[in-house]
Amino acid sequence: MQTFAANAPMPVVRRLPKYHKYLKELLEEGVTKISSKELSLRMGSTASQIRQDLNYFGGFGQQGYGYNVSELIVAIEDILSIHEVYRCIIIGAGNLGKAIRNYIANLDGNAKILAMFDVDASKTQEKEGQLPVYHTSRLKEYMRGHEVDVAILCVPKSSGVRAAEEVIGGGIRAIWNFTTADLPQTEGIVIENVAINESFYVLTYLLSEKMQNKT
Amino acid sequence: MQTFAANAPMPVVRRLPKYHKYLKELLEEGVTKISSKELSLRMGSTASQIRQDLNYFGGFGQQGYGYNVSELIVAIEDILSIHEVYRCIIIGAGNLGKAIRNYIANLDGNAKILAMFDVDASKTQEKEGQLPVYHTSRLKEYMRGHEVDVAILCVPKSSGVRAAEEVIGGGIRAIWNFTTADLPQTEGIVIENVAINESFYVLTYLLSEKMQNKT
DNA sequence: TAGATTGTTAATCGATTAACAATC
DNA sequence: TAGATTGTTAATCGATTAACAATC
Repeated sequence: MQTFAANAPMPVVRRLPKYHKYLKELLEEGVTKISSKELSLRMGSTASQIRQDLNYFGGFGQQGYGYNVSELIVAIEDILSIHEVYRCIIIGAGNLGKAIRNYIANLDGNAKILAMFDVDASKTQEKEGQLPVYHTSRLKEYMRGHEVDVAILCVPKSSGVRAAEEVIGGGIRAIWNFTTADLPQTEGIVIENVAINESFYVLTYLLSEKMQNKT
Repeated sequence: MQTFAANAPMPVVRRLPKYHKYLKELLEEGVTKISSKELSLRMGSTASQIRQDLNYFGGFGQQGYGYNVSELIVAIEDILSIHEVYRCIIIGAGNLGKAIRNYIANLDGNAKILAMFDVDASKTQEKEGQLPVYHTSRLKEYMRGHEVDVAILCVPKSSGVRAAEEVIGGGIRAIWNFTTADLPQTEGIVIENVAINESFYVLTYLLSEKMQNKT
């Protein structure tokens, strides 16, 4: 049964949300069991990889039968700790910060936004939706008074590292980094980067490569 | 000299934007030359990997000297085709669409947003910034009249696949997919996914793993 | 029981790192 | 020239795929 694999390879971990999504779709379609073979056909992966991946975390299937869809969903949700609620603050109340706030609010997710912070004093006047926007100078004080799990960085590149240092100083456990800044790895702090601009460069690379091949 | 490597491995391609960023920083600091060793120390990678990666595209360095920073920047920009301007349309003018529009507008990037589209007729009244917002029913017509390179998908998951089919039908060359929908691979169409929600699940996984290890 | 499909080990493949000859 | 550092080949490492015995 489920033994927590402390060190599953990252490529495996990054595939788990995708398994979760496909299984949820299957559940909606009323499918109650699925074999690694069938799932691999849907997902465009290999049956072997699915079995291998899942077995880093435990034996969730049954020989001769396959995987029970709803049980496997619960198992993956446990592994990813999707059920827990994470208290988040957003640093940077500009376009990106607002966007992420709205985007997260519309997800059925487990990220709860407590407050936003910005260096622009004028922004602190507005209430962004229901959320208070505080001046960044009040960040330390806020973090002393509230338990915060995740800081969502949405500041310009130039203030990225400083913002990270501030929330780390305040005792944050994880940083979800939407800035283009490269944050220094810090012992005990989880950093997850969403490099949107890099993603676009990869797209343009692939586009130009495709052109090249046509010639 | 630069020979275009039609099939550099994707892990290598995905590292190129990071090289580009670090080199730009070096340039700003007035550094004119750098060795793979020095660069690897800055980036937290290995000198060997840097040399190996760059050599998929050509020999940009000089033995006994290292790499000329500005020349290497130009070379990488050529590879990623950063100089070309890509004409984009955004499908979905909700929170996410607006966010991406604002975010891209603030980048010094090579993505030019031509228009936005939405199924919500009320949205087509507003002018989002300087951009026109059209009803999605006019997408086909629009694409016949304008050359569009990239469609940026910002619609809800449920309409993701349909939106993709529409822009592909309209002759799009690439899709930058911000939806949670899994778009089917289509011959000749470049698809680049930004799976924000998956990124958060990885973060929560790492967070819970960290907790576990403390026990 | 027989058939199916897992869990798991072994083989292969690809990516990273190390080493070194080429050369500026 | 001597020292430094690349370009490139060889060795290692890790991830994916294949195979099959275990078992439902």
